[in-house]
Parts: sequence; C-alpha cells; structure tokens
Amino acid sequence: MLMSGHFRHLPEEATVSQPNVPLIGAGNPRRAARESLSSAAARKVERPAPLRQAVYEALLDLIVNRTLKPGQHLVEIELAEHLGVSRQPVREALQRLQTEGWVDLRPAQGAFVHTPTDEEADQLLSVRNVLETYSAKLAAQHATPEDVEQLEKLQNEGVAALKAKDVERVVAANAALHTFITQLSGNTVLAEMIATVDRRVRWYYAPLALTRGKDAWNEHADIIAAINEGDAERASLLMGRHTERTRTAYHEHRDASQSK
Amino acid sequence: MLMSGHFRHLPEEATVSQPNVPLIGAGNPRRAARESLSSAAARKVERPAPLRQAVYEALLDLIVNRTLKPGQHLVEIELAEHLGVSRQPVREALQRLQTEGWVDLRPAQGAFVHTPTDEEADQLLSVRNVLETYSAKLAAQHATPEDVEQLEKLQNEGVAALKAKDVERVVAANAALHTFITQLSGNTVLAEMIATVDRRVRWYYAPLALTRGKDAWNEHADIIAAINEGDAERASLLMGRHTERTRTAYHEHRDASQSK
DNA sequence: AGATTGCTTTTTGCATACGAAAGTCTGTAT
DNA sequence: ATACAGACTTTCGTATGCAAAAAGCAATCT
Repeated sequence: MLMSGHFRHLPEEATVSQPNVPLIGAGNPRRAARESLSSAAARKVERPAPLRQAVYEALLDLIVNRTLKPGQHLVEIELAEHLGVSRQPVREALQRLQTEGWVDLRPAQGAFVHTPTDEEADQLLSVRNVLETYSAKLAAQHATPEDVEQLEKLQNEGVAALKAKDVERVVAANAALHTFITQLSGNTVLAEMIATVDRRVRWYYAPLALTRGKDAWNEHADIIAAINEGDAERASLLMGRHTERTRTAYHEHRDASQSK
Repeated sequence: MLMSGHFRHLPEEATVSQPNVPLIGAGNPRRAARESLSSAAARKVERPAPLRQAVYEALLDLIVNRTLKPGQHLVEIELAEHLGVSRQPVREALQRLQTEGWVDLRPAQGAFVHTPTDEEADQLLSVRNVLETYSAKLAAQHATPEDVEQLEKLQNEGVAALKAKDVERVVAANAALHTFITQLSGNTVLAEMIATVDRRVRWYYAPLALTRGKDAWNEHADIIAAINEGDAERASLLMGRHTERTRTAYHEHRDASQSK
C-alpha cells in the first residue's frame, strides 16, 4: 500500500536531481514536475521536451549508475511517485528503455532491469568492435588536418591522465577519443549506433573497472597516424586489433575475478 | 470532428486484418479488439501479448507497405479508431516505432512517418553491409554440415526463382539466404541488429524494385563455398564484396531513375 | 494587398479510473 | 506436516477525461 511517497528499494538520498517532489495541494503537478526534472539535457530544446523524455533520462541514469540493480522489479507507481509524475510517462519511458535493451517488459508482470549474461555482453562488445573498426576506416577518408589536430589533443590528454594515474580521467579521455573518431566517420547512423551499443557495453563491463595501460595509448597513436595519412585500410586494421585486444583484456579480467 | 469511425487518409479498404471494429455496445472492447488484431504473430505467445504489441505490428505493416506515406501526420485518435482501440496503446506503439526510426515524434505535434533522405538510406546500407560481412565470418566459423546443406537448398531455390523470372520469389529467396547466414553467426545481438537495419533498408529501397541477376547468385555460391570450408576470412571478404556491389547497384539504379 | 492579432478548433500530453491477470496467503483436508 | 483450493492483494493494461500547446481562420490594422 505504498507507504509515504517513498521509493521502497532506493536509498533515501537517491541520485536524481530532485527526487520526490511532493506535488503539494492544488497547483499544477505537470508544470512542477517538468521544472524539477528537465535539467541539462531538456533545457536547450526550444519546445519543452515532454515529461516522458525527462523520465527516460532519469531512469536510464538510475540504471546505469546501478541504483536500480539488474533483475530488480520496477513497479510503475513507485517510479512515478519517486519522480513526482503519474504512471503514464513512466510507462512510455519504460517502453523505450525496453527497445534499447535496458529493461525487460514481461506481459502482465511489468518491467525488470535487464540482467546481461556474459554471452550477451561479449556479443555486444563484438558488434561494437566491428562498427568502430569501420568508423576508423571512414574517419581516415574524411578527416581534415584540424580533425587530426583535435585527435592529437585528445591523445595527449589521455597520455597525461595516464601519467597522473588518474583512472577516471583516463577512462573519460579514452571515451572522448573513440567517440570523436566515430563522429569523424561522417556516418551519423553509424555513430549513433556505436553510441548506443557502447553505453550498454560500458554498463556491463563497468564492474570490472578495467583500464588498459600504456599499450592502449600507443595503439591510439598508431591509429591517429593512419588517419592522418588518410590510410583507411591501415586505420581500420589497427582499430580492429586495438578493440580486439580490449576485448581480450576484458575476458581475462573477468575470468580472473570470477575464479577468485 | 472525426466523422464516422473512418480513418481519413486511408483508402476505405485498408490492408489491416480487421479494420474498424465497431466496439458494439456494452461488451468488453479490449477483448474484442485483441481478438481482431492479434493475428499470426501474437497468437503463439503463451500469455496474451499486450494490445500495444498488436498495434505496433499493425502500424509497422501500414508504414512498410506505404499505406501510411512518408511525412504523413499520424493523428493518434484516427489510428486508434481505425484499429478499434483507445489512444493509449497507440501512443505506446508510436513510442516504439520512434526508437526504431519509423516515425518522428515532434513534441506537442505528434507522430510523422519518417522521411528518409538518400544520405540516411546509404548510411544504413553501409552499416548493414559491415554487419553482414562480419556475420559471414562468424558463420564460417560455426556452420555445421547440416547448415551448409540448408544454405545450398536456399541457394538452389534462388537460382530456380531466377530462372523462372519470378522477381518476388527471387527477393524472398535472397532475404532468406542472408537471414540464415546472420543466424548462423551465433551472435543473436548481431542477428537482431541486422534484421532491424535490413527492414529499414528494404523499406527505403523498395521503390526501386531492384534485383541483381545471376551475378549475385554466383557470389552467393562462392560465399557458401567459403563457409563450407570454414574459411572465415574468405567468407568475410566475399560477403563484403557482394554487399558492396549490391550497394553500388542501388546507387546506379537510383541515379538513373532520378535523372529521368 | 499583406501582415498581425485574437479567437476557435484540433490534437497532444498527462492524470486518473477501472477491470483483469498474476502472485500471495490462509485455511482445510488428507 | 503437506498439498490443494479459494479468497485476497498487488500490479498491470487499457480507457477515459481534462488542461495546455499548436494549428487554423477570420477580422483588423497598416
């Protein structure tokens, strides 16, 4: 019977911008909820993004940062009350999360945070690698000297972060570099696809907290060189090797942590 | 003001199984609507699939077969009345169609059938080719003798259809062969991704009504041979060439029909 | 004539309500 | 003590209702 407005399975101080807006009295709940939810992402849109968009982002964030755990049953009304909206936008957000693979919707039972298997994680990783390899090829064909300059900037940042042993910075720099290459491909469909897959891959493998060291950044340097020379085949080949090594590293790391 | 229950922009005899169920009197509309909509796909599910699933399939079909034209504004209540359900399941189906790229949802304006640009179509085709090339590689690594036998069956069917000059049969055989290879890859994530992309590619290029002739099937034969030998690199290489030629053929065909 | 403002109509977005299905618990019979 | 039946509870799925945004339209002003 949904005691108080609280969200049962969440820590009291959850990581949402404005959790648990109380919907006081007669005011307009929609307006209030929208104000509270539509932070960063929604603000720059001309026409206010619908509530469901904000709900989608909030839920995705809760899943990615593991406030909502894999396998957990998501009860619509609890999510709704937690976010200060009705069930409807929550449902629509869950629909979208399902098609993107973040939750499973079981008929007449509701939504469950998707639990990835090792197999599925590996398959996604493979697909990402293939797509990234292709994006490197295209990037080599399209990159301008300014683009290469930017690549080298990102590369330097990564190496610096590595030297400073700042793991978080290394991860960020690595993501930035790879993302930039996907965008250089000029194929927006491809870039978006990689972004989507990559987000799930990171989610799956995040618990491993793995970063490859200097080797990875040497490989980056070679890839950038190939892009600079416009050698598409070589850029593609090197990216293929690079991502494949990352994949192997994940496997070894996982097997090691599983057997202990 | 929504005269009669009709769907304004559709021909009277639309291509849905049971259009315009009247919802007579006091009965249970949900049950009735479900019965009428849940043809083929939904029937085999144990627990009855939700209405939104049937609505999704119906709408996707209407879009793919171009009853609903690119750019057309989809008014929720018209779709709802046409299908004999309320707006809610329609909304949820539209959500899903958006994430899959079939419709664009403009805030406060509703759904519009997505209009593909030449550029987007080509990008999708490129991505599909890359993924299919990879799937051929994996297929060569996994295929059993029985699988190869099945491949050859499909190949023979295609060649026979070609000889009979039955375009529709050729298209079907071609799709079946490619699909089977993606499944042989053993990577379900990959296979589903290809299926999704492929469906949109076919939609975009369908107006061209293009089929490559004997060459394509010779290439198929070579690919199957490589898979049979377990030669992953060769299968991959050949599939890459094959899909690339298909892409070129599309381009030439399109440019020809555009300039006339 | 063309642009502009204010009103009306249409359509979306969200909230609420209700019936139905799945899950849970309790009591009884064996 | 355990297994089964039935009522009870929870939660979903869909329908309906209502406020607000957008689109259309007409009268007015320049």
